Amino acid sequence: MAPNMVLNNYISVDCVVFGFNFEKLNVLVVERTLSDGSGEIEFSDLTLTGNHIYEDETIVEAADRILFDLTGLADIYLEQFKTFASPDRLKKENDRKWLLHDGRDPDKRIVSVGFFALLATQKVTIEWKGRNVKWMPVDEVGKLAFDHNLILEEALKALRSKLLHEPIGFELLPEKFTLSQLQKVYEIILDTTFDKRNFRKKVARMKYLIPLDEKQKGVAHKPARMYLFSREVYELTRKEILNFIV
Amino acid sequence: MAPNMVLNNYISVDCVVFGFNFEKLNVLVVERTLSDGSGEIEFSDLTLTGNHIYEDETIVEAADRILFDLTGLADIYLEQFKTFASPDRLKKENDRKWLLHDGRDPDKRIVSVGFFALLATQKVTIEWKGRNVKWMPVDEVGKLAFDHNLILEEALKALRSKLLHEPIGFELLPEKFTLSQLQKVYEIILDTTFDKRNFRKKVARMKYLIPLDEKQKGVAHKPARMYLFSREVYELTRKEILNFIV
DNA sequence: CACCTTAGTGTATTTTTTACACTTTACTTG
DNA sequence: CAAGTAAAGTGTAAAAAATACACTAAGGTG
Repeated sequence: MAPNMVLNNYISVDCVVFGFNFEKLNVLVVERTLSDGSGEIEFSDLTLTGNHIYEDETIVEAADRILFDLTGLADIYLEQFKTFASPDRLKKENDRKWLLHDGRDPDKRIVSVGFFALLATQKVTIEWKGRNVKWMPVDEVGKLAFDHNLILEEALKALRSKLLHEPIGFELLPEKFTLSQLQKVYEIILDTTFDKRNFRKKVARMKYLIPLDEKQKGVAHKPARMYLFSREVYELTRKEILNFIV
Repeated sequence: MAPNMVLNNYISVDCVVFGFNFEKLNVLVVERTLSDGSGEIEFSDLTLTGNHIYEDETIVEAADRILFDLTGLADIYLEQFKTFASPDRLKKENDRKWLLHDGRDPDKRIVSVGFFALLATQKVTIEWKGRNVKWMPVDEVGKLAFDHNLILEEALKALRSKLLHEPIGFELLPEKFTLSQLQKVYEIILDTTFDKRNFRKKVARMKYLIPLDEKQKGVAHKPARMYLFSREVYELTRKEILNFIV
């Protein structure tokens, strides 16, 4: 056995939970606070949400469990995007103080399998199970603990790439949504704008976006038509689009 | 600490090395043989090529090292595509007999970070370092050890998806290549055919495919013009193509 | 030098992309 | 209840890209 082989590793799953609120792309963060016993808060920081994989679980099961613990939701779009492990993942700056409290040995490596989840922010009841969880716009997230800024950055790259190549925008919206809402998803995440008429022409060709006989309610202007994504139609009509064949 | 938290894990990197020989897509496999001491071979099977991550390495460094050990090559296209870990990854069928010889505890989980590499088969001098390594056409690979058939399947999916959306086909060819060779890469991997004239019209638009004043040699027919991929031009002119904006 | 094999090329049609501005609808406010 | 306001919804012309399709050119081989 090689002398410098790594035998003891913590395997964890980190979930980058993206939520759209019709305005901005948000991410779920957990605030950790550490008291010194007198009731004073000694440290406080923000992390993405992760946990270890249990012995009898697959990676996907762990990711589903973590997402459920965090949001109370199942059947959420969830995708493995990248795995992270640097020898110094746990040795940075002021992270050590946490590790002692977590009972984790800071000299061991944590390998983290990154997932991203997509949902409409409104689906999550914050304070689920009393966890100190909150939505933050991704462009306002400051320093996160560990290497979680890196993980968030990579999750964003993966999300953008996926959004460009597969129809997943509606995963960030309620089940029924308007075309303007959908357009906004693309505009915000890809940091661009689209012409409304051209966007709608494109939608018209995507047969899996089904217009409903139902209108938006409670808005102070002409109410928009609601749409639905049909997975059945999508699976039937999907064909790979070869853009970059060279 | 949760009682069923997994603390001891082996983290390994598995490389699916794809090679194109102008005919078929191949994959590098390693033959393992186990003798009973009398010189007779007791077991023999095929695996993809993996190894553990050392303490002072990042994941990418480990992947580069594994690829170099296997092929003697550096600077090869290499991409992390998926991470695998099932509780029963090591407990299948007749795999246990191997584990005892490897000094690995079969009750521990191996988490495997999957990479795929792309190169022209001719670049690899087989029998590098005397390892029992060989190219096999991917459509002729039979049963592999562990869950390596699954890993190969997923690598193929990732390769196809990447090929559809980014210009990487030439990574499977020598530095200088002809357009017919490039077309063949796409046809074989995507299991389709393209019209030659339309394919070339598309190439003409991809400014990063540079025609050379150099012709194919040693062929019994009209020699083709050689082309080169220019990363510089690609980076300058690249723009995301929004296919699936909905 | 005839033949074999692959390289290389053009055009017409359809589809998709792009650029661009006004009318409609429902609610709100005075 | 009329006017205002805010976003919804719609068409067209021009350019670019995709598709379908068949012959000539070049070099090596026997």
